[in-house]
Amino acid sequence: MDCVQLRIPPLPQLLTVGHSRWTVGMQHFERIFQVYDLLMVFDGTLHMSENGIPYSINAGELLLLEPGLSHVGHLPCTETTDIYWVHFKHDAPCQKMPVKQVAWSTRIREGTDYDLTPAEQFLYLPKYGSFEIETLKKVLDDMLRLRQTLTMEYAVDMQVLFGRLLTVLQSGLRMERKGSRSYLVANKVMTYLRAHLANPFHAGRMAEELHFDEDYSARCLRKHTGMSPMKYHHMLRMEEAKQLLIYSDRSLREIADIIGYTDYNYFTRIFKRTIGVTPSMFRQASAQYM
DNA sequence: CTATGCACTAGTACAAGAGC
DNA sequence: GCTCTTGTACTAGTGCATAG
Repeated sequence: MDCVQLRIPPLPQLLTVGHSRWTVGMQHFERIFQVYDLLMVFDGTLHMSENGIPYSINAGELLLLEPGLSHVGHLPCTETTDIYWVHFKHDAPCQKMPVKQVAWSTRIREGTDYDLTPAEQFLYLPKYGSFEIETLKKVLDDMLRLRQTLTMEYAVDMQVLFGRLLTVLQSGLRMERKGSRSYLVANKVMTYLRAHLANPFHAGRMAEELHFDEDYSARCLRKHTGMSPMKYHHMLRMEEAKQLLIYSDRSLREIADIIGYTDYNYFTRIFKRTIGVTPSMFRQASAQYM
């Protein structure tokens, strides 16, 4: 896997973050962009070319488009495609290199009272490849939420979140270096569970569709998330439920139904066990901060 | 890495009741 | 009457040990 090396400080500057669902037939227009455009796909497949090199970005994969190059969607989407993007600016020139050449253990010289400029440091971001869905999604959603009500008071918070995003992406590169097969299997399980959020969880069916033994895939997921597939499935549903409780006025019964619980009594029980408070208490508490 | 067997835990459905 | 919580019993899924 290749990565992009950026000289820091200063850190890249965030321009904007966004999220959209592309429908079948949509295709990116041609352009030469003067800033970095990080595309992350959570569902479906996005087809993008950079200077004539075609990339098919599947669910759980990202592509970092570099400034000054020609970008175009060389094929239309063939299924509904869930995309997040982040535009950022970085004035220092970048260098592309294989991840295995990154000297992760190189010590950075400590600063002294006599230094007027910081020691040479670098940030590494993946060019194209898979990412850790859960962690990245959480940071991106936090950024989007904050963007909706961004004031000077929270400007620094947004920069901190962007820094967190860069950290997660770089951590992913170190994971990639390990070439962990179990990580790839776990990622497939996470993608599957997210895509089947509203459906009842059935380990056998999942194993059949992913072509892995159900016990093996569960082990891989547990290794990287600490959760069994069913727990992970509940966790995803609870995250969705939290959003609906905060940002909608739907009843618990409706919310339970939307996220796939036929028995809303059961939903409230799971919610309390996972989050620590009942759904109604959570909604009341959230309302105080809105 | 993958498969199997078994004990146990967690998921699920139904019912009842509390609070507004 | 509606919304939400809690009790209970049955079932399916999970964790763990073991082996190929």
